[in-house]
Amino acid sequence: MYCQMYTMKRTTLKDLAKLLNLSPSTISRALADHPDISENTKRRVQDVAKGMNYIPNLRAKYLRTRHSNVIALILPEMNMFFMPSLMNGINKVVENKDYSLIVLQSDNSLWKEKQLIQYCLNLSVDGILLSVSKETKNLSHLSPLLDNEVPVVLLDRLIDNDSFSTVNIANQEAAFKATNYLIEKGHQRIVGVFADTELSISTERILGFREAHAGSGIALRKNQILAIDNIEKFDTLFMRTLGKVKDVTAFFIMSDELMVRTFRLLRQCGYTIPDDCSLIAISDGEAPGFLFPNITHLLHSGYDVGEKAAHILIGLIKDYSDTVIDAKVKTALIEGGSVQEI
Amino acid sequence: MYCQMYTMKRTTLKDLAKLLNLSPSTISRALADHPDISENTKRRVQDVAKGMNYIPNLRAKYLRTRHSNVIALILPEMNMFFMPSLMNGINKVVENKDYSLIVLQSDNSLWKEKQLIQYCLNLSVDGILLSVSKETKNLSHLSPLLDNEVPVVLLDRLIDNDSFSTVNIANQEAAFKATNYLIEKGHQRIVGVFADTELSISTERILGFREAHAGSGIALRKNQILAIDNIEKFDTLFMRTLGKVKDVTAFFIMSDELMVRTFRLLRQCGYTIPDDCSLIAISDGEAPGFLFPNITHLLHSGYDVGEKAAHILIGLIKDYSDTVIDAKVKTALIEGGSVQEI
DNA sequence: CTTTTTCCCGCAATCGTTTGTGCAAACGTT
DNA sequence: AACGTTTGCACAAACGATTGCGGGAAAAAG
Repeated sequence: MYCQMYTMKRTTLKDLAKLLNLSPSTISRALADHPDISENTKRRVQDVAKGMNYIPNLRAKYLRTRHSNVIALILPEMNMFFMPSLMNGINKVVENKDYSLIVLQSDNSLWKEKQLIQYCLNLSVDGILLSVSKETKNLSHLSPLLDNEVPVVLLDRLIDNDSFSTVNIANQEAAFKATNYLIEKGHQRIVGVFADTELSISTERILGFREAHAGSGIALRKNQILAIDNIEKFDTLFMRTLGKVKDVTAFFIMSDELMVRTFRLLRQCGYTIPDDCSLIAISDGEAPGFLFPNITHLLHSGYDVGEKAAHILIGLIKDYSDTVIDAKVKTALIEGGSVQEI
Repeated sequence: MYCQMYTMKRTTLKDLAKLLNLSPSTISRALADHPDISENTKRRVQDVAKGMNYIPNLRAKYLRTRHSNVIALILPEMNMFFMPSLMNGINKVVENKDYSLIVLQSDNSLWKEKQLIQYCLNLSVDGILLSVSKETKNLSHLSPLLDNEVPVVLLDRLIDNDSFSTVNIANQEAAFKATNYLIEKGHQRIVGVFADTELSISTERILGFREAHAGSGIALRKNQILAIDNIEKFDTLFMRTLGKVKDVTAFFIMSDELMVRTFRLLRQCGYTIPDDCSLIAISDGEAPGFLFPNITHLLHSGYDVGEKAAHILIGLIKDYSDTVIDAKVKTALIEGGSVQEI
């Protein structure tokens, strides 16, 4: 409990001060290029600092200046299709603003999400990027963050609210456009493949799917909406739907993860795409290129989401204000070869 | 430059001390359950702490105790196939040891890798997990870490050395086993698809590929080894090889990224797998399941690599010693339907 | 009742920085 | 020569915790 780890002593400001017969404050200012210090001593100090291999201790600095320059990213899970590009986007802005990013996983547990938020407070991170867990139904557990004025931006998996800024895509619109695209190509019987309806991204996309049908006056039968609450059950659930719905000519798929699985299963059943049935998806853009034919999709750039969210967050950090921003990143239709006109 | 951000004042130990008419030291000990403090005051202190919503400042604590409880992960890039599972593995051990992970990207630039290492020193991270950049040919830039006694574990993309611990798979052996598997199934003309030969993982796997051929007395023609130095050129390079090498019956593919591309291109060219040609890969295990037929592969668990590396690193941190450990994680052959006996 | 021990707690230094203020010397101005 | 102004640096107090040491009072021992 009270163990003391061995750590080497590095050279500090004080060491340099002693060596140069100057005060620590002078050293500090010299290194920071403060106008109060003569060019002459600045040079001397900088030379000695280099010679002694001086390493400024950022943590001490940040303690003094009362910020940490770290922002936390809390993720419900490590999805291979979305998270890498999301992190790329975040990292790009974070690094050139001299922040660093710590990555935390809630494993889709609300309890753990709370723990992590507490942990962030302890670490005094300057801001939090949060994609909520599947279990998270409201944002009451974020009130400590509000109290302590640590800025939060919700992204991707989020809950609508008016206290926190958010970044995501226009889910409903994307689903609407995708579905409409199929309808315009003459498809009348479309199966929509969705993730767990606990997720708002699922329900919103379902809404868009429905809306497109309603708008075109096409009736939607019960089994045309397939919600996969657990990815393990994908094959079973998908096959059951396939058995129940007749005359399916196309699939709308709400995510990459579901897309690759759908594609695989259809191929396994002997379907040829797009001859036997058409496919359209909402995708981060990588996976559609791995398949043949390339999957037509609405590009949902994780990179852009991350970039945007990080930007907003850092803005909130720099000048703390109560303005909440709700940003939507555009989706673009990328045509592949997976949709056939009929 | 000398701006001062606004940050709210949180309740500190001193505040509690004042409130309770006790000294800060007593508060500190009470909260830490120190035996010197009576049960009575401990309760009082803890109650007030809770009531005042006291948030201990870990950074101040770590400044005093001279460690940071953060470890850095430096990655050359954010590969969607490997990094998520790697990070999962790392996170699992890191979080239950109460460390946090900051993720840094070198973008395959040696210069940036150096910068990041310097940055890690400034942040005084307790340890570093490093997967080196493509440009990194030796480990001389790590000597500051040696000097400052910050433990490092190299993983996945690494350079053999005797100063730093390493974790990766038995690359050569994995390639050997995979190739041998094909040979045993009767394949005589196999094309090996590799990444940039700047990477040691590529050259090692090429070695295994060669070894298997040599061991079976099968001559290897020039174009049977395809090295893709830039993923953008995949299609071009692959097609060229396909044109030059005749009688190819199987492909050995060294990574997921190349696997999906190979699969796609073969399908595009009208090949049916495994009827027209067989495929075997080294893979993290996710992607093979997305394809039909499932790709037979040597499972290279990024999760295990991450877990192992994190374990070793934290071991090194806890009791700093000069022991270097070189761990290899096992690969296992997972049979899919992509290899046909001929 | 005195001495020793035990039990609790406070004092003050410390971690490595930053920064407001003070102050001497050098300079420039009538 | 007397008086402001700069210039260039030092002092010391923070930031929010931990921890070795010391000491007073109560309890135990003699």
